[in-house]
Amino acid sequence: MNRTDHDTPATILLIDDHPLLRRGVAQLLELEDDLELAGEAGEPEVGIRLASELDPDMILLDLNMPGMDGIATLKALREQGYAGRIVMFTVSDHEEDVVAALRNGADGYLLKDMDPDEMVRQLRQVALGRMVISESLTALLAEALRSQRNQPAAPDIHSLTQREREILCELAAGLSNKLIARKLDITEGTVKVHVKHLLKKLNLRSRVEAAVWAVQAGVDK
Amino acid sequence: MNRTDHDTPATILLIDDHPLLRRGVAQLLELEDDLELAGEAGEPEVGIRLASELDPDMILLDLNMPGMDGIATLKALREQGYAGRIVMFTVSDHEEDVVAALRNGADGYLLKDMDPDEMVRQLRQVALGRMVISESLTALLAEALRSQRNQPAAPDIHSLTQREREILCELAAGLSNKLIARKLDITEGTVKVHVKHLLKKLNLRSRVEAAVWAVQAGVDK
DNA sequence: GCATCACTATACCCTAATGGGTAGTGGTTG
DNA sequence: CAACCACTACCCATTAGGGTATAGTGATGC
Repeated sequence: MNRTDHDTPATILLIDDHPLLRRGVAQLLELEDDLELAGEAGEPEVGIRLASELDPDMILLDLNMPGMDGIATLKALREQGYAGRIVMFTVSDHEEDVVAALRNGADGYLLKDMDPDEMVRQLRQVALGRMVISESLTALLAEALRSQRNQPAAPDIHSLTQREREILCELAAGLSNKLIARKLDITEGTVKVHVKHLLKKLNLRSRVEAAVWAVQAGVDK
Repeated sequence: MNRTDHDTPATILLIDDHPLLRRGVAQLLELEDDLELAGEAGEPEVGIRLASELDPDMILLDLNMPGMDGIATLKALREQGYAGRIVMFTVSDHEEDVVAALRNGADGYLLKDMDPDEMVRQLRQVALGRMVISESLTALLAEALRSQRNQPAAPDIHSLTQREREILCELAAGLSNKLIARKLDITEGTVKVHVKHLLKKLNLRSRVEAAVWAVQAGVDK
């Protein structure tokens, strides 16, 4: 499986919903002998399929995509048995995103605003099996590790089920249990159960805290 | 000033902090005879300088940039006397961003995830003096215009007394009446009264709505 | 095939928190 | 003095949150 030797270039699969950015990356990689763009995908689902078909050495994965988000895609890829390098490639420098990516088996986290030459350099490092993280994120990461000690249960969207996320969204819109129930066409009691569960999972003590957290974390998607 | 005739291509200045995306756009425009990339800038300040130096027919302007943000750059360009077309080019489909851009004199609002061919088509429309907006945003825009009419009583912090604002801040932090009372050293009953009053003044129906509104309006300062 | 687990949904019970109403006190200010 | 604000008190109906229990479904594992 070691394709990072001298004569064969490292194959790369790019999963990103921005066609223009894909062009930019494609053009960048064309100039490099040792890096080869093996495939592109504009949707996570297509990317996951291509990953098993092409079995690339590494995958560049956008974090912010419509529908299935980057973390979910990352999980799906690993669950599918993909063992190559996965590098998150995104604009988000939010601590939660970085931490969530690394926790879920990402081998790198590069920001889209980085210099192309620097990016090529970083991708070579990845091909060699090293972990890469955009320089501007290292401080943030250190912070995350520090706070990890003091806060063993950091709220994380990804610990919630789909239904719980739905409830959280409505809750963050200011709706009461009764209104949420009516909107989702379930009983109020059921809504209460979901609220109870998500509060426990997020380690919060009231719907107000949950709403505030959701709004600040941008869980309105 | 009319450079949109048949023989001379429309000149474009691209202001975006993502080098890779700039490459993608550059490559895309190279293929078109009637569109010419006159210059690129990775920072808003450089872009503003280039705008006056090159006086391009249109400017593609990223909304999310470090330091000076896109709206501020847009304002600066107009204040500087730039009279060409300015098209916001961004990933953000937030209503406020779109509205703010258009209010401040943008001639278009395109999303970065659009199809390259579609993008070229749109840019040609801009060169012809038309206003372009990504299709997926039209519904959102209609919504914005509608809500503008139907909300004669927009919640306003300034109708609140100092004390009520204090209470609102604590409420927006997720605190219960009891905790707010303890923190401000007053009885829970008093807190209830203040909450009651501020809900009435803001025309909201629950503390959750108030908390969400406060967070979104940035009343934590 | 069967056991198990996670998720969703429902029901019932109970306590605490919330929102609204009325009413009163003391202080400040126009 | 009247108007407003901050504060307190009491009552009442609704809402919210937690506990326990039951049940159907779909996915996973042996």
